[in-house]
Amino acid sequence: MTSPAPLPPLKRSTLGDDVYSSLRSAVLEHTLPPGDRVNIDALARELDVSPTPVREALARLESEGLVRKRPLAGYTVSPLLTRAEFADMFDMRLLLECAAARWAASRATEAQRAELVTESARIIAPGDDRAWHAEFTALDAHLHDLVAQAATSPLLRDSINRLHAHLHLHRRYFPYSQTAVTNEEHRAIAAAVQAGDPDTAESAMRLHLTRARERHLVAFDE
Amino acid sequence: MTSPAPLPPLKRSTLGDDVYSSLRSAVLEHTLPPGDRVNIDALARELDVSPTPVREALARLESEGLVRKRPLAGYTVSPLLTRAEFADMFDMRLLLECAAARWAASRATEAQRAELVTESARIIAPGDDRAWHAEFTALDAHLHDLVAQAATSPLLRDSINRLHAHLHLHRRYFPYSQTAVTNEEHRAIAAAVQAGDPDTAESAMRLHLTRARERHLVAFDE
DNA sequence: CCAGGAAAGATCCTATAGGATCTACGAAGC
DNA sequence: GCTTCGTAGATCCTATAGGATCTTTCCTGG
Repeated sequence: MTSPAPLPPLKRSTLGDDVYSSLRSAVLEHTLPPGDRVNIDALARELDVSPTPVREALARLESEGLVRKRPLAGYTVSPLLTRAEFADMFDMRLLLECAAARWAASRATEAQRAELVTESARIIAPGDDRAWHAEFTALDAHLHDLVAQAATSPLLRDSINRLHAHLHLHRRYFPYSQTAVTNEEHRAIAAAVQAGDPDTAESAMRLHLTRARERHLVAFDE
Repeated sequence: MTSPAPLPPLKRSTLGDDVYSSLRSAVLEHTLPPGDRVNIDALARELDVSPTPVREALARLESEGLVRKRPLAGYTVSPLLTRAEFADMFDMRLLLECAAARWAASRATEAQRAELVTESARIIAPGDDRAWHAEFTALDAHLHDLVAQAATSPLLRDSINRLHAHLHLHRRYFPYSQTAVTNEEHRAIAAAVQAGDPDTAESAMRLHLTRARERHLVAFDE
């Protein structure tokens, strides 16, 4: 009698993987600023590895759209989204995340519903500094991932996560502060998923994303 | 007075990019069979390059899900989809491609609409051999990409193309032969896009995909 | 002062070599 | 006969070196 999966999946890793994680974080946190050129040798020295695994990590990041490659001229960090690209991203979010909310409401496990409710009830102690904003952003990303995960569709979750990488990139430049409203919208989504009501969950998500789009779009009017 | 983009974007490429294209084709055409181990050195010799660019290409393919990596133990070609994964993929196709059809109907240029109609009217001379089936599959992929492109959303098109890679992988193993019906469904979609009717375009796509799913799913009942 | 061109420097890309790890095969023990 | 262990071979991963390309700077000419 063998147990299904009692052992953690055993996470070994190669240098290339570690460099990948490090670089991905650096891009998302703007340690590597958008638009900047990426010097492979300099990065290798900085991380104390050879250029080979750095190059491998960059190849993966390019496939995710976080960096861009110009043959024989090196990599650059992807620039911030234009207004049109940002609008396109929110069209996609509306498409994917509304479906995720719907499916989560009908397919999530009890544990997933409970966690969603718990996490959406968390309140980040309000403040006005950078650290607080980073924490709030992280919570938001976590909540949306919980919904994507609860939808029980690996492909959907993966697609949503790709979008959120670019959203995160944008957010660090243009923070907004209406967090109270955002929290309320999150709780509405969680409640609908908890209740197992697909229609309500979807419309709650749609309302949330529509408003979020408006909150973000003002950043382009300057 | 500067012209918008009269010059082709100048396609230089590095060895890593060429290896990537070659390997991608090899995986999609099952020259590298699903599930098989990928010997980096052997591939390098086969392509007459060093292992370095091969490794870079594999890193990108892994990000697309076409190969899988086990640290310190090499890469394997992704296995064929299970029934559950296949069903998930079609759920995603319904979500993404129906939206693509809708947007294409309202946003496509005249040239795009015309090309869609023209291409959907093409008839692949019927036969029963492998070459004919490959040609039919290629046409189908091309048509769906035309719709995705006409939707004028780079993110949506990219997501759809990722799905189609896995669809293509599956198709080569389980061909089906009801091409006459498929052609008819394609023409219905094209007509709706041409007419600029989003609702009809979406429902035509939905009907097409729903039927296609049924045509494919029988492959799992053996 | 500005445009055009050439050379020097920096950077990228690929190949090769060596250490580390995994896999497969065969022998020893129960 | 089956399991366990150890070794040999194959394979992977990383570092380094050198050729090729791009970028920047400086100089010349107008």
